[in-house]
Amino acid sequence: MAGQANERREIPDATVARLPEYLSALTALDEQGVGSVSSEELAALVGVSSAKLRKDLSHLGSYGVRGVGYAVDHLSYQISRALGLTQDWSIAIIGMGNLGRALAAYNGFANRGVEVVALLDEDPAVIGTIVAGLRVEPVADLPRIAAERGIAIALIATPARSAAAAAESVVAAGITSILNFAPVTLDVPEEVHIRKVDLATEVQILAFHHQQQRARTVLPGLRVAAQ
Amino acid sequence: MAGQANERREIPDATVARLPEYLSALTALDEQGVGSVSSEELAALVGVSSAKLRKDLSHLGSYGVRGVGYAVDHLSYQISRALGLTQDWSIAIIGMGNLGRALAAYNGFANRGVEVVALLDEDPAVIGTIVAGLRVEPVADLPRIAAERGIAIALIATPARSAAAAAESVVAAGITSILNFAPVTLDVPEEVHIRKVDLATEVQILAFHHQQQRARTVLPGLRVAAQ
DNA sequence: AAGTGTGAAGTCTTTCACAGCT
DNA sequence: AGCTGTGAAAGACTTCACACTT
Repeated sequence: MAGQANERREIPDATVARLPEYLSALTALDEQGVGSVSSEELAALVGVSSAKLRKDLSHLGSYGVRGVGYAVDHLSYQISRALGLTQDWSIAIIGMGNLGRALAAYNGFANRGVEVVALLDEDPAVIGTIVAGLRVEPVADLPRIAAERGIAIALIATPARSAAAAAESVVAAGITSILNFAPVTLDVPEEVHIRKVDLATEVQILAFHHQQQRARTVLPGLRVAAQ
Repeated sequence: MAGQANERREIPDATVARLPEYLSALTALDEQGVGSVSSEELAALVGVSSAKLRKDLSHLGSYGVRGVGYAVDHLSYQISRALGLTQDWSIAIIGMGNLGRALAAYNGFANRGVEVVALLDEDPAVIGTIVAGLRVEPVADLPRIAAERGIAIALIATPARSAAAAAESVVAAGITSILNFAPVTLDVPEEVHIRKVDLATEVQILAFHHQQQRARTVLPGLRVAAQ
């Protein structure tokens, strides 16, 4: 009579980072009317090994059926619940340049537990314009807006030079989760959670692997001269 | 008399993923006229521990001076070289929607070893228009364009439904590195290197941590009722 | 005196391989 | 008969702490 299952285990970070991928694949399966999947099938859709998938899911509880697989709808629900997506999260986007506007218009968010409820900029020429159906508001109003609309997460999409100030406003407004698109490291209090997405970084990582592969296939076992 | 240093060690993936951050911080220091940094200082700028930084750099070789630190310009050069950025990389962006246009206009690439040399779309209404100074070309021409301009990396910024087809074109054009912004898993031959950037995934990871933190501070030691 | 470079220890993550359930 | 859930082994990454160099 223990009520809910192994809920109290800590979920490893590496697992948390993959749960959204599983959820997205499950949603697609559900839309195709698929009712049940094996770990093997789901893992293939996401591009991980089935052992890893099963280990990941085991941290949420025991929601599969041995000999059969997982019920798509039930597993979706359990992952959503683990991620905290049974409620919607309100987010704000700061910086209405090209990237900010693209993020505002991005509709990969809808149906994924996330709603954009505020767009902010500090440029008077941009404030008051309508982007993706929302009126752009001044960054200075963030404390009031964050409180009124229950904003949990801020996306910083400003140019690099304004990002630190934007982060300061966000923190001052009491928001403790930031997704940073500006190519700078933000210095925030340690209770604030930051994730960073940097295009140049991603491309450089690809460039590294590209170069390695080239070195391996074009010059197998050859020493390259010093530069 | 061993010629170049510990060049032949494999660089761990985790290290490679951080090298661009170090490089970016070093570039900023260089612009400020700083000539030398300690591991402690550089690590603080990037937000990692100094031990991790030193271990990372040790995989490239021994480019510091004991008791002193690292010469900013020399270390920048060595990291650039390790990443393969002593040459510029040409990239193509596929999909000229909001996100694709934002990426095309993004100038965090310039000065970071990366140049956008082609913009592609399949919509006749978009082909031929000018975006960020480049003419949008048909995806069908990718094989020719890739060969002519030496494209090494493709960014896929199409809607989810067109991403698989875009990936197929990219692979058919002989490009072996992809940065995927569409919220789907791409199925490609194993010699093709893929990295994925998914906004909804990033936000969901933040939401998870947000929720955890809330649970810890608001209800310490309390059991939450089953839903 | 200061700060790098690195073995060794500790932690986290993945993979293996199979017992156990349906 | 088939597929999950999981201990145990292997591997990757991080942190420690100090010998070594300037």
